[in-house]
Amino acid sequence: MEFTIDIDNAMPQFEQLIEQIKAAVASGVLKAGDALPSIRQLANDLELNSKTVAKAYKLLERDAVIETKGYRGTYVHPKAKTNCKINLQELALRKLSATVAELREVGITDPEIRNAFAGAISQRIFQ
Amino acid sequence: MEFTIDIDNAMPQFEQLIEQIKAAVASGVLKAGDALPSIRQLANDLELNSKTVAKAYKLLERDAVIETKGYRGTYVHPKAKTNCKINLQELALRKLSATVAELREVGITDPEIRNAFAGAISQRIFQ
DNA sequence: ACTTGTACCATCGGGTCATGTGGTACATGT
DNA sequence: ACATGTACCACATGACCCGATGGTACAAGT
Repeated sequence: MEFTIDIDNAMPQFEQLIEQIKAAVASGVLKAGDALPSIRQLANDLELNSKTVAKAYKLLERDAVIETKGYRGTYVHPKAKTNCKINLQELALRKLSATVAELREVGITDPEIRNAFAGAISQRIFQ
Repeated sequence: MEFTIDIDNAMPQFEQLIEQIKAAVASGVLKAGDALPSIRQLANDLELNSKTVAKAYKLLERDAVIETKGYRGTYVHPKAKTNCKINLQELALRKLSATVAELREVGITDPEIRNAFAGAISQRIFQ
């Protein structure tokens, strides 16, 4: 596994890492069950802060591309090959674009939409 | 008509004005067809910038609470009494809250939702 | 001439947020 | 002891946007 982070790239570092790991899974370089380097190890190799790598790992686990087994390390998820192509970001973009278009249709201005969005996302879940 | 703007109020000035005019319509102080002061006049009386008053008027017209007749001045909309109770902001909040809740349900993080929203609202309409 | 609403241009201050950095600490295991 | 992932705390930086201000200009009508 050879990952490279470009400091001058506009894309955030944790995102560059996510993309490269997903690409490695998609191309078959990483296969289901393969072990990944530990957070601190990878952070050291790439000269990144460990929090940055941890962030990438956490998002990759949410996408079911990798599996963290606590003290036993991190491994490629069994269904990684299919899951690495699912793009939740794009789903969010589609859903939100639809809602925004709907609101603009009624004549609501962009600042008002932004204001309402700020209110919507600041609402916390309590059950 | 006696409007007052509180500089120390957290609510934006143009919003304070909107609320007061809507309240005046709701309580019957302002009735359909009544003439409103001109933008520059009202700005002078309340010691506001004319752009601020213009902003309030523009939004009130979109909500069909007032009617601008160009050089002939601005008047209370015929159906103002019913329209002044419609709250587009609340509609936007409901719709967006629903979408946000839906996305959070899938595990999408708030920063990702914000990012997607920024992309959604930056898409312009072209037809 | 004067007023009406409206449309551009621009600037400034303040607020919120994402990213990345850093430190400390924990339970779970080897 | 040592490593694992994870959870807090905090700070600095830059970006983006809102609100409000100011100026200029226009067409339409009195």
